[in-house]
Amino acid sequence: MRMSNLFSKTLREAPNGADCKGYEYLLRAGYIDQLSAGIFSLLPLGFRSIQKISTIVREEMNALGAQEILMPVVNPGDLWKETGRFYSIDKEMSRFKDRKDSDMVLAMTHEECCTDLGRNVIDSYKRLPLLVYQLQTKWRDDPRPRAGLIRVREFTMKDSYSFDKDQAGLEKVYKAHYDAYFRIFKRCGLPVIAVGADSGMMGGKVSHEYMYLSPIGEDTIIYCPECGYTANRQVATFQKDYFAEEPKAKELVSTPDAKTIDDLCKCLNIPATKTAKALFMVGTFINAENGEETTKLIVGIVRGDMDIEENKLQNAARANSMRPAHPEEILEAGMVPGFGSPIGCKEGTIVIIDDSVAKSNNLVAGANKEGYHYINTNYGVDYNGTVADIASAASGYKCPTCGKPITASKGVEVGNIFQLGTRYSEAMNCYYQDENGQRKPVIMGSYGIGIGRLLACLCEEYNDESGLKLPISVAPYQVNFISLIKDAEVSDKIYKQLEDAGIEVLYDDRKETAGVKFADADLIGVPVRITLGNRTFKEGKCEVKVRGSEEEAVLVDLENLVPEIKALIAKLEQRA
RNA sequence: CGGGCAGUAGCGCAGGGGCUAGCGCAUUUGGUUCGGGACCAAAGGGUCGAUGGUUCAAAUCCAUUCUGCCCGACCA
Repeated sequence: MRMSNLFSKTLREAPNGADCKGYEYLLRAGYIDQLSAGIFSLLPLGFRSIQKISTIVREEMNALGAQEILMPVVNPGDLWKETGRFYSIDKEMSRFKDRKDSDMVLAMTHEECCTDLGRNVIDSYKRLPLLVYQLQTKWRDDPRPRAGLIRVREFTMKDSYSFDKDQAGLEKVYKAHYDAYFRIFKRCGLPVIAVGADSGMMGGKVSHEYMYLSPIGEDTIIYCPECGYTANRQVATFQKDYFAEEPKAKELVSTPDAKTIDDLCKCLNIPATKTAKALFMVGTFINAENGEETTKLIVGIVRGDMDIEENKLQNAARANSMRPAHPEEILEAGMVPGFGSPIGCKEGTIVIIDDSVAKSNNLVAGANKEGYHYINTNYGVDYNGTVADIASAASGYKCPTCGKPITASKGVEVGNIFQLGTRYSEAMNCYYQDENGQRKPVIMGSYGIGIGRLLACLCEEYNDESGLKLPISVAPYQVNFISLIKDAEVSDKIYKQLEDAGIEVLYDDRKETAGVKFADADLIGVPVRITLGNRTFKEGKCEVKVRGSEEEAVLVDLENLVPEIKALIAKLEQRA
């Protein structure tokens, strides 16, 4: 590709709003262009990188025996009504009516569509297992896109769907994906860890997320350096200490102005472990049959030395969504913010008690009376509710498997795998007949990788003060050939030789000064840079340098250029 | 959906009731340079986000609205 003809240009300054390095360079180097919030065009350079990543993904998926298909972005609403997700998913899914006034949706994932395909094809156990995948556009109307390609509304996802006759089959294909994903990220050059995760709106039980650890990430990952336990904080567990003792009768005490646990501990001169704190949320519950919404107040209780993990609370309460409660709503349910507890709360309130509270005794809790708390409150005696783990894991807590201290760090989710089980096949009547003629729901799994997000993470991982330095496996070109000599015929000829040898060359044939060409080369970050300058050209040589490498440029005889470059490319490819 | 900031040339910004709306970079032309974002000279490029209002006069003041960004809520 001649740079004089490249459909993009480099920017000297970062466009306003480029908040992280990778994003800034993607814009400045001309890989991508923003059209609207969370909506981007891929320019030739960005598109080439995306194609490289896509090829790697396809190769690994094909190696699993997965068959590539393509499902539509526009789905009939009726399909999504079958699983209830037409109602249970909020504004994140965009809907419209077609000319016949039928509900239509923009698919934000393809379980429904793929299950429909499955039920058309699968009749007998003899047809199973099956595995299909696609690389397709997804639209998710995220309320807050940010950080360039990290969190967008329109994006390309590799999603695969497995159909099995039994759990053993699902586990096999799940494990195959688990390993294949590591190979994909490895080949792209992205360091990731797999963590146990919440299955969220997907349903199902087992799921893992692939996390790129980075401060720009929005997820918090808990891990144990000792035994390797990892989990998203949304589901991470830890060992809790309990303080069981002989229950005593509760007693009202005056605690003026003690609205926080800190205040309360100072006021009564007790440790936080002797207190129970409440979090008030309003949950929305959607009837999957007809889409009817009801709201209920949810009270989460955790011991004062911990925090509540809202995701765990929402799951325990079986709410579709949740928001903080307004003070009036809390008062309405018979509780007092700042001095709140489920003691004497109104019927119909959902009370979720963390096991740290249920298994400890004589805790101080709010009296639901301004300025007062009870001492010696006990679960089962003074109040009731559902006991669950709703505490948030934090740095320094004890690992659930080995007991050593865990740590927390930020990460970006670049892939996830779900064991869906029969959530979709049952709802959508995707059944098969087994060897005994029994009708059984197909066991499914779904597996996703965000392709654009993967590129964004790579750009975050591979950059320096002058620009990008992507691994050769995903860089848009292998070689950036910079000509500084007057004689265009000579450099054109070298360019042709390289191209003819099957090397992917970005040829800087522009009438620009050396400085501009070098700066742009650094910014775009093509791995191998060949410079043909007057000084070395007189000696029949050119200069070869690897982007981002500490090593000095080496001089290569022009006659040997093609084999030398091929060898260098092979070496760089090997390194990955 | 709450809180904050911003929309003026391709990009980054200045101007803040009054005359022809500026600057840097980018672009075009001519010349000089020619291995790390060159120099000189000339030139082109604007519905000042949109709508409505106040005024003799609006990029500037007021109202409404749209869009983008940041923080939160939310989210694979």
